[in-house]
Amino acid sequence: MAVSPHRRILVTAALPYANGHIHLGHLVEYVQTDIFVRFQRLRGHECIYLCADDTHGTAIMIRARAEGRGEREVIAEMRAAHLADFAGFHVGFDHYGSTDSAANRRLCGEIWRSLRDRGLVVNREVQQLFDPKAGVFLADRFVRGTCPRCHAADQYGDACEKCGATYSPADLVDPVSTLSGATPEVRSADHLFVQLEPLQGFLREWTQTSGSLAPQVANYLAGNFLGEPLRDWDVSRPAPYFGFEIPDAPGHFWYVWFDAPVGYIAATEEWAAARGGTWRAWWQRGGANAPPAEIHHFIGKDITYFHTLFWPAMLETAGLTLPTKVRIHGFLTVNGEKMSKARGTFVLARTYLEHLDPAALRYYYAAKLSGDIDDIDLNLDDFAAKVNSDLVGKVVNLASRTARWLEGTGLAATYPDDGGLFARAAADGDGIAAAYEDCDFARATRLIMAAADRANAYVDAEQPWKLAKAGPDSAARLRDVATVAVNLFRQIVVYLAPVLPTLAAETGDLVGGPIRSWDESREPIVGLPVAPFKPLAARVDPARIAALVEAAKPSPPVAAPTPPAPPSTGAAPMMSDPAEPLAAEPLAAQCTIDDFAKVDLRVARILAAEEVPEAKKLLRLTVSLGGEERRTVFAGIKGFHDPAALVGRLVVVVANLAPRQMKFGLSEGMVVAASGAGATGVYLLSPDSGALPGMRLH
RNA sequence: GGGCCCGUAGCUCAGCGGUGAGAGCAGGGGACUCAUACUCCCUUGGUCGUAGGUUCGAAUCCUACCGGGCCUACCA
Repeated sequence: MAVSPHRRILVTAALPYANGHIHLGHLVEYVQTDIFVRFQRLRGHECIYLCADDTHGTAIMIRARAEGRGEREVIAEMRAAHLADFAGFHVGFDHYGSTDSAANRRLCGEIWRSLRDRGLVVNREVQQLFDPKAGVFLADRFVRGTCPRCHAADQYGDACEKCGATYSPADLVDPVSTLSGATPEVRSADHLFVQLEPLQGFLREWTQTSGSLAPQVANYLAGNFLGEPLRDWDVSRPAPYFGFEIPDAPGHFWYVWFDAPVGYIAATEEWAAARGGTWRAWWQRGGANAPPAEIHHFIGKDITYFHTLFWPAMLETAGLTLPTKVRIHGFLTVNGEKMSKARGTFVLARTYLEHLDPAALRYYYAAKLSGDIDDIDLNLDDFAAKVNSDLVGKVVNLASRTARWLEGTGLAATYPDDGGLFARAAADGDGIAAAYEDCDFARATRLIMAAADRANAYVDAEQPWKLAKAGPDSAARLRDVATVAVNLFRQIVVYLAPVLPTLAAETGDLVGGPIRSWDESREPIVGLPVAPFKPLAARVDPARIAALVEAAKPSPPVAAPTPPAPPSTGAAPMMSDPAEPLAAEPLAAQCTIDDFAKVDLRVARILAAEEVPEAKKLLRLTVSLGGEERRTVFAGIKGFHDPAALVGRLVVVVANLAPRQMKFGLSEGMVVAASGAGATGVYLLSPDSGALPGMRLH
């Protein structure tokens, strides 16, 4: 059967946020999308794969401020890191843009104008907490305080985790901005909203009948949003905000979720412009585009809402092409649980690449992805077993055990009788292709492995090693058997090429040249030379996985620094305790447990320590509170501690102390140390062995 | 609080109304020795989360509950 008619397919993966590094969870989507794209190209279709960094919003602004540099410096650095990570996993975008681009600003303006023209934009006052010190409006999660109902301390601005009460951040007792430590105040701000209710009819029609969404997603939307009037969508944020100022509304910026999806189009424009084309060839509805472009968005289930309601509403209003498919995947768990930094299962792409082969993870993900919304599990034992058994034991082994008999002679001139094995697998090609098309890569790999099983059974039955020993009389027969085996192997690699591009390339080097078309699975190759066999896939060594997990842990327990030796090494340190320890600094007034609870003491790990040359007493420390939480803290311990010796050790910090501008920079906390009692030293506190960064002192 | 998804052999999963519940891996037994201790043959193993219900018939549909994951909680 011939490949279906030529298609033009534009594929996007969700834009990763420029506030964090790529991890194994992200990679599910980028690998899934990459496989789909490579499959389409192998089938002879025109398929472009676009993505970009999502750069705007409060989080980036806050981060840049904390690091004392500009937002564009922050996002440039993260972009480089993202690109390196994707390249490492053979994720091959045709273009990787940025939402912070001229193209995106212009396109946001175009879509915005169409929303204005349709009369969908309205202004409305919004009451919001404002941080007077940081000078920004605060989302609820940036406010913490004491629950007004049960008085649990340190609760988020919208609900209490202890008693379940929900409230407005303004109701909190002692509200505190997590950005600056300042007390927020309620302020009123003008926001711009897009009315969605006028598009309710369109959205119902599109979500329920277009075929773009899986039935369960359509049902979810119908049951949760489309039954009642759609609320207006708040699409602006008041200055200061890192993003694009709205042209006809000075002082207002597009909310990050407005300009992010437009980034898909902006990436198209940049890609097309570099080739003398235009984005309209892909996004313009109708027109002279032939055939019309398909738009496939791959996203995680967490952002379903934006891609199935807001985004189609924007496209519809602007008269642009609606998504052909919104393909939604679940989340990644590791060993059956949510990824955990403490367990070493929150693994960054870069960390993985330092330990293991990206092809192994691509294969494992492919074997797990079924195209539906379920979460997938990366079971590390299963990962090693599956990759080693399938890829190495079954597939590569086919070539490994037979190719060398063809090194001198090359493939037989005509394809021998193989009992119908090649034809059988060729016939399976349609089913395998259908599975790829549905993003049911798990089914595809199952079908492919079945072919590999049949091929190995063939080799076993023919016993070519006996033919090799039987002498010249059996040479022709040996060559035939090896020709069959190598053909079956290459056929399997054609099917796996979307998943394993490097294996495909190396197989091409071994025999037959580069694999360029799915149709190469339909006809055996004959009469061609066979290169000396080289290993095509590495086994996954469980020890490497263990090393990876260990490297991913924020603080390997075995490497936890031991507490520094006490100043007195006497056999009976008790005897040297000062007689009047409290004389120099009498006890402070009594306080309540609630008073104590206001001070958030955390275990932190010192990541970097350096002298501040101009300062008499200060060291500049960078500490980690676990995960991505980093703080710069100036500590008055210079002269008592060698900076180099501090790196890696655990200390206690006051984590919610209001940041303080010091002569040498902003200090975002305080490292707790003991001093006084008539002695001169300053002594850092260390938790017992096993404590982890981020633990709170209670 | 609301909602979504999942719960099938030790592990990872398929099957999603109809002949006696399947695959791969792991385990057990044999064979082979070409191959990255690899492959081939045979084989052990399941109250299909629990309890009800619908049906001639349910792992498959419905309800409740239990367990796991996730999204939300008036910026949805």
